[in-house]
Amino acid sequence: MASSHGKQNGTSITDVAALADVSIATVSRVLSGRRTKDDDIARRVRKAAHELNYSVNSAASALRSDVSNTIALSMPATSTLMAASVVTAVSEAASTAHMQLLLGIDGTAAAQHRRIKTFCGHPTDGIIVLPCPRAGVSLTWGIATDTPIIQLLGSTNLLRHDWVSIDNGASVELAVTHVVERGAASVAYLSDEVASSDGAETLLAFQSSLNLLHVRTDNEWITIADGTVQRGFSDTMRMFAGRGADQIPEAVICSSSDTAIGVLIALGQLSINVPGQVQVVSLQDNEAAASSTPALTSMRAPLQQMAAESLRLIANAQANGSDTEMGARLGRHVMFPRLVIARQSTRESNDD
Amino acid sequence: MASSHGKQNGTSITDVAALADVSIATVSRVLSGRRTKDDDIARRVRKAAHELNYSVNSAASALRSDVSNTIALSMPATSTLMAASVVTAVSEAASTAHMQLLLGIDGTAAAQHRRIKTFCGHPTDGIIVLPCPRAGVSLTWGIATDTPIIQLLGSTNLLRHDWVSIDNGASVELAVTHVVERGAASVAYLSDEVASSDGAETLLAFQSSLNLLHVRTDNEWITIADGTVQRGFSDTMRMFAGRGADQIPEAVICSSSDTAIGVLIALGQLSINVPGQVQVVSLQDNEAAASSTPALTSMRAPLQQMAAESLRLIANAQANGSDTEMGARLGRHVMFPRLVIARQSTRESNDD
DNA sequence: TTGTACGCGTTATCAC
DNA sequence: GTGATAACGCGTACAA
Repeated sequence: MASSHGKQNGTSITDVAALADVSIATVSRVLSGRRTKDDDIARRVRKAAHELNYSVNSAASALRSDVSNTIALSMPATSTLMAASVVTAVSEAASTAHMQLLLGIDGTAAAQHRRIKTFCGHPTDGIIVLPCPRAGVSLTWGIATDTPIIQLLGSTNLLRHDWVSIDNGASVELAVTHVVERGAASVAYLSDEVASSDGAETLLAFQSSLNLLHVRTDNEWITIADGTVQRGFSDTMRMFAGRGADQIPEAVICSSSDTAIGVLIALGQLSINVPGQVQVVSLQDNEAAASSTPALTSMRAPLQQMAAESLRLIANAQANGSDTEMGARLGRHVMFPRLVIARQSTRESNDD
Repeated sequence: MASSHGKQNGTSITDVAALADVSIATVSRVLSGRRTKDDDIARRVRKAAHELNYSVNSAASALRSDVSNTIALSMPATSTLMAASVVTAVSEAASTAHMQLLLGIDGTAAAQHRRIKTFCGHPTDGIIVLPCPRAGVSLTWGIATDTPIIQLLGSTNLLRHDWVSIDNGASVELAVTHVVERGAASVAYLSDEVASSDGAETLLAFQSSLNLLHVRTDNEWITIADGTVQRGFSDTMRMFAGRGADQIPEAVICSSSDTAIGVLIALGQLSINVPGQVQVVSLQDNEAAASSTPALTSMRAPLQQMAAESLRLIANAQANGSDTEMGARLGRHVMFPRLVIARQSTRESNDD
């Protein structure tokens, strides 16, 4: 019978206590680190635990202590690399904090809503939510729980929850500054989808950065289309073929790294040197960007930091108790600019 | 005190029982679906549970019943899209089976070994392991547990565990058959990294498929290099520029979709029609493949099926009890060929 | 410092 | 079919 449905490793704290010849309380204290002394008793306990291949039953632990050392992550089913990086970053942050990670991926806002509700039924210290593209503020409505909920990324504010996101404006300003510091006096921008508020925000910030830094651009140098390699290739051919040095931009910023790779190939065909004559920057980083020729200078969201910040906010919410007043408190909003990963498609800095 | 560390939603089964005026046993039976009748009692219970926003405490449930409805997934920190798709597929399969998913991402075999050990301490119905690239068979040694462990993908067999993986040979044979059925009499193959056993297996299967189908190839048409766009571009230029129709292959198979996109761009430059004069297939599918011009015919691992199969094997292992004899049993090996996603870079089938 | 005993919320068992 | 009660494994207040 024991073997028919026995999960776990049959051994329990009682077995360890018996083998080490101490009480279960002592075992509990030693293994949870609440007994700091490293004397004979502690060693005996650890030895017994090791010999029996014992590990605490987290279900019992969570039930008893109301602390599960588990966080949950709810996110949409995007096939982009960004999503994969988020999972990795959150997983690493959880590991660092000695926490387990519960993951739920859902395609629709309704499914995500149900998911979050389910997470609340589990012994979870906090929930990180990456809202579906079209999810509105109602995503977490009607969910009454003491479990802290943190919004990570997403373009619409869930309100009432703390929110960790990317500063798109500051990011593109950093990109422009990067190429200007390296000698560019004119810049082109190949954007994909301005439909989303993120895209529009980025385009706006691009233009205001140019004003601020007194950099030249041209209506023909700002194009909006899909983010493919071929689009970068054809836009570049149109923009650069058969033009003099004063008729072409000295830098190209692309919102997609595929587009930027198309730009590189086209410039190669036109025998225009990168980064000597034209610098290229991608606002998105991935494996292809790192392995292109020349390797693409790209921007990357500091996801490790953002994941760690999310966990910090969760821990904070736990410590402060549920709410100060009546839950009317609005969430904090922490924004991180993207980092510049300098590679070979932009010049050496003058400051070096 | 209750509010200072209270996880969960304060309400428990007792509250529901009181409000519905039944015993806690009945509540448990109704909500777990073990009481099929849908009479007044059942409705009262469900209504009370809904009003109190009650959801079962899974920690208590797991503790008592030894069934946690939770599976764990351990995988390496690859930044490839494939990894992201695996996570999505396993997550979906888990949702379908009404299971929670515990995720652990680790960069080294040692870390992954520790991770699996940790998972065993949790109330988990099964563990799916996607071994690190360089992990050997020792990955799960010294881990004594009743929890079923299933290997998913990976190139070295963990032995003793059931293994769900991709049939590389059958996959490339399907790719060759696909273009041959559509009229190609000669095929080129642009491979990346033959270092891995997967790559070598694929190359071998490519060559034997050609023999089998009496298709022509050429030493110069089989190249091995990185998987970048530019490599596809330059290889194609070298292979096609200035040659007659009988000196070029009628189909190109690429192991990377980036390489295939480079091939498309180069053929476009050379005014060679795709798929009219040359068909192109990528053994790897992603967003870029779908949005290129023409859209790339690609192959995709049937990850949904593979994830579902993994869950089935876990359920099976549970039902059969731990082991038949002494754990000396070797795991089953289930292989799935990749699916062909027919798009515009190959012709219409003659059979249609 | 160590051990005893209780209780966390749920499901399984048994009597009705 | 329903209800009372024991038990799951652990953490901790309290007694020693």
